[in-house]
Amino acid sequence: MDVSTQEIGPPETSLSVGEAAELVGLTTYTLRWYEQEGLVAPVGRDSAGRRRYTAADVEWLRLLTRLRRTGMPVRDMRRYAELARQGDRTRAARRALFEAHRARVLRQIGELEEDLKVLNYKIDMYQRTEGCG
Amino acid sequence: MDVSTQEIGPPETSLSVGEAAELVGLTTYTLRWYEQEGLVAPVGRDSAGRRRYTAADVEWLRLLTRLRRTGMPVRDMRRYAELARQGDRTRAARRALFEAHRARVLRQIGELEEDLKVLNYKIDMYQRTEGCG
DNA sequence: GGTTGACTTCGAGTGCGCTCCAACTGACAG
DNA sequence: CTGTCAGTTGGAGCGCACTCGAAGTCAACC
Repeated sequence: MDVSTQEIGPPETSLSVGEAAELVGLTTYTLRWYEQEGLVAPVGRDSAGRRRYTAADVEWLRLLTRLRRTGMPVRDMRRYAELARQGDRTRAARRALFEAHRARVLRQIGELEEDLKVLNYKIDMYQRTEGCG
Repeated sequence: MDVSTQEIGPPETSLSVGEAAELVGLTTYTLRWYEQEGLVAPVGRDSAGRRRYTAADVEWLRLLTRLRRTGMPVRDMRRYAELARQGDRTRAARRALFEAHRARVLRQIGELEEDLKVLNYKIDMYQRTEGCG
């Protein structure tokens, strides 16, 4: 499975805010808010001033949703977006940011697995002592 | 490792709110708030009206911190606490609650592992294209 | 040409989970 | 007797991440 790209239709296709929201699993409110907060560079507009999301925009949003879901604060996502907008000279910084975040995600998974053990233990106990109440 | 019990000192020992907070990794504010919110049954008091946390109280708090950390909303923790206070006749409900929560935690771990892949891919990409900027 | 519906902006509101403040009390050390 | 310190209460405030309402614009369809 290639995690880097995903077809979203024919080339030169662009999506409305509603379509993009649907596709990435965020609301239109959130999409506009992300733009306002600088998590997303200003999105292109059509002649009527309506947002048009390109495949690249959608890819970026997908990445953002992953960062959010793994617990990255919006503040850090903004920082990352700013770095990305500054181009190649910030590559090292962006890589460091990802590595730090990966470490946090790994720790998170480890914690969840620990907590899962306790959950399993509890459920097992409810099972073992069934009918004793 | 026995996840069900942990020594916290000689028998009949009880802890102040500050000591309990330190031990379970919450603040004194949060401990009082948990009590107020019904996540913890009213804690025993000394002659001066100060809270005294027993080993059982601390165990309960440890469980709560695990539930919180795995993303259980406070509302659901309260529900669980209420069930627990109602005694054995709610065993089935509590078990169901844990099983539902375990399913969520498993899904969570799965998602995190997916997201980790993307993170790894990105970091790898920053590595592969090093010096190309 | 009127209606529908998705879009626009701006600013206010919401829900969650704490977090803190003010005012006070009581135990203990010097 | 006088701090100092950890505790008490009730209620206010905060940070985060959205979420929504109001008022208006525009394109498309009947």
